[in-house]
Amino acid sequence: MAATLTKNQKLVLGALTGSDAPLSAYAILDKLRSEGLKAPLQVYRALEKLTERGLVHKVESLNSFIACAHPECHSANLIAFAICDECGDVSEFSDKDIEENLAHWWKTNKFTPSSMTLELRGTCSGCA
Amino acid sequence: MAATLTKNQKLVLGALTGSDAPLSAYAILDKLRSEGLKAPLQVYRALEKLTERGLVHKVESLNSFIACAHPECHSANLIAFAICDECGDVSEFSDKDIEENLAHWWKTNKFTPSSMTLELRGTCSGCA
DNA sequence: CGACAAAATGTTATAATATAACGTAACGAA
DNA sequence: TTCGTTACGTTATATTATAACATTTTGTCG
Repeated sequence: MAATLTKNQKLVLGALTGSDAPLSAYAILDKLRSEGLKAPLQVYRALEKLTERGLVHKVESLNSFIACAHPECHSANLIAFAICDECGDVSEFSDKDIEENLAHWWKTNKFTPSSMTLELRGTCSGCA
Repeated sequence: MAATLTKNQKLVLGALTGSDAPLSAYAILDKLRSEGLKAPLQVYRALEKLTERGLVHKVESLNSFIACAHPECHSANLIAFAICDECGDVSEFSDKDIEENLAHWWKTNKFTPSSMTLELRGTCSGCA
């Protein structure tokens, strides 16, 4: 049940953890060719499992992937990203108020969310 | 200045307006082959301009595009989508409280957003 | 009007992202 | 052990998006 990670999953997670910026699946593959990975599917399959477990998030607006910044704490329902288009930095955050606002919306609209994505594109403080 | 739409822009916007579900760029292209469009770039270029003007939104998690549901009212900073994975229905909404909470976040974190994306994937009331 | 700058277009080629389909191997539970 | 499930490997292909370059249209301003 604790479900230890498989070899490919460990490799992919390691590649993401070792990167400060999000990586595309193909960038991950390139990093892992030396470890024996050869095909995109090996990466995509690992990403799928890692994402299910909340260890990795997909950054939709970049078509790339990032290790969860808070793997110990899976309490947040909504993971948000602020993406700096200048330096490429991505900071992950969550906000209880926004979660509540959103919960209010989907309750009144009888929508049952399975996943939620919130992404800000812009300029970070360091690049302003 | 009023910047009337060009022929291709009108065609692409028309294709999106005439669809209840979001369309991929290639789906738009297929709809418009009879109008003389032949290449993806013709569609992507029109989409770019339409998106800049807020007449069209990209649904990042679907890699597809949808006509703005409130073209008359561009007051909302944050356009949100609730996407039903069963029936494909996409409803656009905006929420002042979420906008305010988000504004609070990026002000305190000195982040300057140029665009924001909020997407819920799940099951709509009709499909529950 | 005429000339130039800017924007939009047309076209071909190619890059980048993602999945289908098939067979094999590893693993856990009955 | 046997069977069902999950992961793996591999090849091929589908889908999404842009590069590069030539041409045409459009708007502005002298």
